[in-house]
Amino acid sequence: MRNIAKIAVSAAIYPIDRPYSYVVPDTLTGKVAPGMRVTVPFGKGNRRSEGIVLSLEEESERADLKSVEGVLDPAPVFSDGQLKLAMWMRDRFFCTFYEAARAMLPAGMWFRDFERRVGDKTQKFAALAVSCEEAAEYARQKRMGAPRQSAVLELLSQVGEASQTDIAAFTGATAQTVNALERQGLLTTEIREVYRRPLRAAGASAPPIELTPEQERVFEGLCEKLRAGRASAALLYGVTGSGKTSVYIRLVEETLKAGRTAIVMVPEIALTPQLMDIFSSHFGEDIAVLHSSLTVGERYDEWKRINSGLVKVVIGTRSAVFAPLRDLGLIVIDEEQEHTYKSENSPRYHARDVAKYRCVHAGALLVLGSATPSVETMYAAQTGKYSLFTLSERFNAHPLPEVLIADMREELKAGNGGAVSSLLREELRKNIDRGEQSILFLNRRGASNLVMCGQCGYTFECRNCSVSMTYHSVGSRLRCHYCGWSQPVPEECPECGGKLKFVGVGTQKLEEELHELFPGVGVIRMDTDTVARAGSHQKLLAKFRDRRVPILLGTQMVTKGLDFANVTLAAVISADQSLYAGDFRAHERTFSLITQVVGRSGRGDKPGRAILQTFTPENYVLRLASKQDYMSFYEQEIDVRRLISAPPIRDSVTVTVTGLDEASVLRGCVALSEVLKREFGPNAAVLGPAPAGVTKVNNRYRYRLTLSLKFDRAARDIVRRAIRDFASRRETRKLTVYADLDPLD
DNA sequence: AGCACGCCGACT
DNA sequence: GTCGGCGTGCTC
Repeated sequence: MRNIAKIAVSAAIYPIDRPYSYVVPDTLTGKVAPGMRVTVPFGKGNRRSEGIVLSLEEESERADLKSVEGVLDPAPVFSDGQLKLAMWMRDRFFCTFYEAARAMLPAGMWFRDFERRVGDKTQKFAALAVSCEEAAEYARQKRMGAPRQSAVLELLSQVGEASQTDIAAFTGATAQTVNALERQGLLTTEIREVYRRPLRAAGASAPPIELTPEQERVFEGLCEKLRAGRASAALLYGVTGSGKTSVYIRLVEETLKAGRTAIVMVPEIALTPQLMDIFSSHFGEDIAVLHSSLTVGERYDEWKRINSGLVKVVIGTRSAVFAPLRDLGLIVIDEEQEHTYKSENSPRYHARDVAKYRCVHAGALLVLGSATPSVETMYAAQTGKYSLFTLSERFNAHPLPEVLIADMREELKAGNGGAVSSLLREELRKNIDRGEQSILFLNRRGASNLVMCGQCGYTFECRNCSVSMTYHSVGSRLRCHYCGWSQPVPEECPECGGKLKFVGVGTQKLEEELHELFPGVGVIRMDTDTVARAGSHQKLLAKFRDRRVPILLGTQMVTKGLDFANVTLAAVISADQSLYAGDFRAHERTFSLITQVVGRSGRGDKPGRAILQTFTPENYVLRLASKQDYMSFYEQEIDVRRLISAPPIRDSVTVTVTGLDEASVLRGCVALSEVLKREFGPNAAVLGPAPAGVTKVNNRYRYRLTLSLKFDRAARDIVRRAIRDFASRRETRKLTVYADLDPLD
């Protein structure tokens, strides 16, 4: 009699997460199997909680077991492999089993079953007007008094936005509930056109891919790994325009020929529509897409198509790494250095790690592609852990744009305090006169500011951590976000006595400056504000292309995938802002960013040029980026990592403590750091407490410790134990704590 | 987290 | 006398 079920319970928070045993009652015998979701009573009040059956067993040591209440699935929704993966994620990413499992299924699976109506041509969409965290908070508050509103908020906090139809289908809430939430200012609605299948039907099948000799050589090398049928990983390092996509497509074709399946991952699908088109024209109905701008229903449908075995190729963003494909033979991660592959809330996984795990267990090939690989990936390639394949020839043999550096110190000396240097002004003027177009990139990211000498370009570096210090207006101090060391902002530059400058211009201010410099010249601004107003960034881009508007200025969104033949000038308005962002990954992020911006220019027949504006032109990152010399950059950067024991030399784990009262958060953090220091001894460096990037969120203060260590089983257990003890001790129980392996910020 | 048990102050 | 405050401990 196998009538004991080991179950992962949703109500079990991290400190008490473990498999719980329940009796399977006679009425449910044969209806319960591992991988199914069930309901169980949990806790003193026996409140109903959802659970996932991990295994069935003969007996239990305990006599006082409760019983499984109900079964939610007619068949398992998790395979054996997926349950094991969730277990592995739980250990590695400090989340509960349930959180890990939940990340693997489309959001729609977690709401009540439904009959889907055929979608209307237009639909009402509701989107959150508050942050996901706030929405989740309101959902908790309303659980008793207004369960419908609570369910809607919970759904939206997971998916961001959903159509009225989907909301009704998944939560049972009607338009009145949505209207009520809108009146409370918690969400906004709009009427929009919808399409039912996320991918347009493929036209005539695409012509076969022709590879250049260099691409052919790389393809053959990767193919050999693929055919071996053993787990392996490779870095495909290819300069912008070297045709990595062609190699991916050929690899996927080979994988399908061998009767296996493939996942192709991209950082952000909305920004890479061309890639989607290419893949759908090659693989037609065999393909499914998974990404965040699908509706809940679409995502659920695509997931079902994959799970039923109809689909052989999945293309998508971070969560696509969980696609339930069988006989997996290949995972491609394009632009592998992008931060979107790391989840910022629990489970805090990196898609690259999960992909590695899946490839190892499926005997599949992992291909990481990039023009500017992350330092850890290149390190793995250099040390022989990954095999390295290089594409160094540009496909259409166009030379890379010439990169010019504008020294903003000189501008300041010459009396130009604006955001546009005289060099950029001249080049923009030339482009406007010739009818060619320009793209300007401005990184507005970061509430914290950068303080820098306007005369010599001096920046403040932490004396302990060799990262830039960031300015905090509270008390007017500079602070290190790793070790917490802080100092007041001096009156003048400690190097040359010059006047200090607070660097930071927004897109809006730059737009005004451009209008003043070039009256009557069209400028399109593309940031979250204007994209929201226009409905989509594709509309703004279409306007830029079709009407030949001279200047496009924007944030991150203008850096990726844009391919306009008439653009011959690209500029980074403030290269310093990301360069001195105050974390050890700032250099590689900046290098990659510059490479992408430079790559927007000169894609047609006319030669392109690019301009970097900076107060520190002698900085090695900028110098090497302007020469597009990635390998030299990598060599320098790995030395820095060695010096400060940062990844990939050592692993890094942050432990963050949050709470309503700043003093007790800080006190708790200090106590935790003492425990960790004692437990680790010489095996880890424990830095902090330091304020987290954004110190206060939702009235909660956040401080964090940064550990530099080797992340093995012992280290993991120490951290887990420390968190559990912390959560159960009475003086710290009002605080919350979580850990993050290799965080990206 | 969320619920019950438990031991001290102001009410029908 | 009891209702209920929130400190403490546990969750199959």
